[in-house]
Amino acid sequence: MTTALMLFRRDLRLADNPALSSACASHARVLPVYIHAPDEEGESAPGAASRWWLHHSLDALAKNLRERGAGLHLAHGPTLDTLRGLISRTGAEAVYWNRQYEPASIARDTRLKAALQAQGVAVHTHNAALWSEPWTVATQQGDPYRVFTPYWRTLRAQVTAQAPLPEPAFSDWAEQVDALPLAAFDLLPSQPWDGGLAATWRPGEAGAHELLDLFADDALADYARLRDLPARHGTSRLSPHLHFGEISPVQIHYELERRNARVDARRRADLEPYLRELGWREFAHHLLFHFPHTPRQNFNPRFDDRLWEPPDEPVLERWRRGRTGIPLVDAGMRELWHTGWMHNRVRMIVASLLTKNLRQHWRRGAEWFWDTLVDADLANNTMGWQWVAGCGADAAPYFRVFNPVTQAQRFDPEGEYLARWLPELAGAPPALRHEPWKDPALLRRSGYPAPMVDLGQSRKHALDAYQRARG
DNA sequence: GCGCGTTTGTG
DNA sequence: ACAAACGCG
Repeated sequence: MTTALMLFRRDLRLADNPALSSACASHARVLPVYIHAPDEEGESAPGAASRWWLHHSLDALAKNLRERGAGLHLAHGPTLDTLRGLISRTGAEAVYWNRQYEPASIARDTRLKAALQAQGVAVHTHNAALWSEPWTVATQQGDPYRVFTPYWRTLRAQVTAQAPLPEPAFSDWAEQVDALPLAAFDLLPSQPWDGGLAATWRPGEAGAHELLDLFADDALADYARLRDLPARHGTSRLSPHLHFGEISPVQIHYELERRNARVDARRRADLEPYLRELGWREFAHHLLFHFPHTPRQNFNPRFDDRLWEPPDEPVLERWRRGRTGIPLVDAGMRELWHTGWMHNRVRMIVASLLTKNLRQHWRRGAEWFWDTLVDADLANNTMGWQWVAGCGADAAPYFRVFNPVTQAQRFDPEGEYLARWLPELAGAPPALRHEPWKDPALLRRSGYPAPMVDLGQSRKHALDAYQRARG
C-alpha cells in the first residue's frame, strides 16, 4: 500500500486535475492537503476579496471530497515543514502538485522539490492551469513573444479541443491527522463587507460549471457584440474560477466545442473571439514568466516614471470610492467594490482615467485591484495595467486616452449600467446620466459630485508630459 | 526589407 | 487624416 500527498494550491477542483489523477493512478492511498502559507507567495499573496473567495472555494472542495468519502487536510505553513510532518506520519513516498508561474511561487516550489527529493521523496508536478506553459511557446528565434498577435497565432496552431481528465476514483483515501478547521485560516473579513460578493458569486467547481453552462447557452452566440456592453452579462465571468483553478481552459474549450458540434451548422457559435480572450490570459502568464520584474517595473524600460505624479491620497481615494464625478468610472469602481469584479471594458476606462487624466502611477491602481478583485491575478493584473498605462508589452500607444463619456455613450447608450451603480443618477434621463454636470440642479439634488478633472484639459496635459518624457 | 498590428480621440 | 515605434514572420 503506497501513500502519496496531493498538495492543492490554485487548482481547487477534482475533475481535469492532472496531479490528482496521477497521484490516484499510482498510489493506493492519497491524502489531499491544502497548506495556507501566504508569506511564501510574495506579491501574489491574495488580497482581501481573493481571501474571501479562497475560503469559500476551499469549503466547496472539502465538501466535494467529503461526499466522496475523503477529506481535505488543512494546515498552516511553512509548506516544507508541514509536508515533512505529514510524510513522517503517513509514510507517504511521493508528493504531487500542479505548477504555478508567479516568481515567488516558482522559487518556493524549486526549493520544496529539491528538499523533498533530497530526503528520498518523489515529487511529481503537472500543468493544470494553462493550454501551454510559458516556456513552450517561442518565436522562430527561440525568444519569448512580446506582441500578442504573433504569440496567439503560434499558440492557436498548437491548441486543439482535448478531452479533459475525468474525476479520479476515490478509493482508500488516507486518514486525516490533526487537521485545522477552515476558520483557522482567518480568510473572511472581520467587518462584514462581503454581502455583495456572496450575492454575486458561487465559488467552487460547481459554481464554475454553472457559469460555463449559462455562458454557453446564453451569451456565447453573440459574444463578439455583447462582450463590450457592461450592462449585459455578455462575458463568461469565469475569471475568478480560472484564477483559483476551479475550472481549466481545457475543460472550457472542450465543453464549448462539444456543444457547438451538437447544434446544426447555421446556429453554431463562433468560438474564436472567446478563445482569443483565453489566449490573452495565456499571454499574460507567458510575459510574467519571462519578465518577472514587471509587477514592479515598467515592461518598456524606456518608459519614464516621471510621467506620473507622486501618490495623491485624496485623488486616489475619490477614484477608489467611485466619487470622481465621471459616471462610467464611478459606476465601475462601485461595481468593483460591491461585487469584487468589473467588466473588462470598464477596467480599461477607469485605468486610463487614473494613469492618464489623473496622472497617478499604474501601480497604485494595480494595488487597489489586487485587494478588491475576486479574480486578482498577478499575471493578468500586471499586463492589463501596463497595457493601459502605455508602458507594457504590446501596449496601447500612450496617446490613446479613453474618453469615458464617449465610451459610455457608445457601450451603455441607455445608461443602464450607470443607473444600476449610481443611484444618484438613476432617475435622470440617459443623456444626463452620461453628462450629469450639464444639469447643476441634478448634482445639487442628488449629491453626485462634479467631475474632479476636466477631461479635455487633463488629456492634453498627459500627452504633453509624454512628449517631454520622450524628448 | 516590408506589412501588419484588440480594445481611441480630436479636428 | 493623424497622433509612435517596434516586434514578428
